[in-house]
Amino acid sequence: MTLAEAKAKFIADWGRFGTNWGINRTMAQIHALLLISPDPLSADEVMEELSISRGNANMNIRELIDWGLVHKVIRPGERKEFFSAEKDIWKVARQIVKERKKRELDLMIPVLKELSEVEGDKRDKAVKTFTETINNIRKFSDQADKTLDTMIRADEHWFLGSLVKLFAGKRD
Amino acid sequence: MTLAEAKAKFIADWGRFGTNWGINRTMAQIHALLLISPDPLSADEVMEELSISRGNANMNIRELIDWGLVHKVIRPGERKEFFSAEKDIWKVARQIVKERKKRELDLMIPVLKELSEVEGDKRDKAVKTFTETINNIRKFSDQADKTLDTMIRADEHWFLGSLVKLFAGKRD
DNA sequence: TAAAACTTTCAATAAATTTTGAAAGTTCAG
DNA sequence: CTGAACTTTCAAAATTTATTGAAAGTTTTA
Repeated sequence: MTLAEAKAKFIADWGRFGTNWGINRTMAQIHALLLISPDPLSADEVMEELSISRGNANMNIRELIDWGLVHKVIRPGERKEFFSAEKDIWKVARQIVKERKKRELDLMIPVLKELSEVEGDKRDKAVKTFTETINNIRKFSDQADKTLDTMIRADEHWFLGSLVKLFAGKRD
Repeated sequence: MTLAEAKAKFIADWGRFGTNWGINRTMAQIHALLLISPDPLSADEVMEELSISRGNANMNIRELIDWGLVHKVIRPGERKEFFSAEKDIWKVARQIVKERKKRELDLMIPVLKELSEVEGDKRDKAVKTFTETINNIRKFSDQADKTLDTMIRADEHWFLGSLVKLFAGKRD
């Protein structure tokens, strides 16, 4: 496989993969392109490489910046903005966990608290099942909240080292 | 908040939440409904409660069964099929991790291997960046593969116990 | 200040996904 | 068997989401 073929395949596959993760295809493709690009690219280069419009490129690059996966690079003496992706995959993963937690779990936790305070007779089977289910989900979410916070703070070495050893040890 | 209000809110919120996870709104709503339902429900009851068509109910219930989150309940002497959701949230989470791993990571790993074998001169900066990025993603994926396998096998007690203690200890 | 170089916005359009519902398929009691 | 009770399928329609591109906005240079 030549580099050109491999690049095209990686961009296509990363794009398809991204759609499973609440990230749209184009956003994931731009991310893929920047990940394998040795130098920062301009919006025009991204448009050209992926055959997408200016507006589309602009919006999705902005969203990648919001997610903390891409940053602007200003070159002295150039008007144009360039963009570059974080190449350290552990940092990328941690950043994604962090953002998704913020956008999903952190919003869900207060809702679950509210739902757990439903009024009604506990002897009513429907009430009982409802509150039990919500409380189980709450316990799970609170645990996930703590675990993810710690994971977000963890450095790569620790994550690769201790956690894996722990899992490996427990497997037997 | 009355039970009826709380049920409606939970179903709506769980549905919205699900769309972030590659699960469609209706599938997540049916799951929510069955989670809080004390008894198994028939397809007609699901249709009625969520105001959806027979075809829609049938397809999404089938998909929930594929995901291992819902199972059929046959009642002696009744033609109709009933459906019931796994209520243990830890089992639900493990099942989701297992299925997503199968549908995503397990498909990606061989693709990455293929991409890492790109031909070209390693002194070429474009080739170098490409192979380095792919190899970093491979390392990450291989690690995730092992970690997730162990997590899938882990029982709730262990997960709640040791892992959390470990994370808590490392936080300082 | 003017205008060139560039970025952002957003209404219209296109594409992708989901839903419907009627027809076809299946199962089972009589 | 036969038909009633139920489930499944799938093409067409509705809905949701993504994309375009031209106009508006911004910044810089001269």
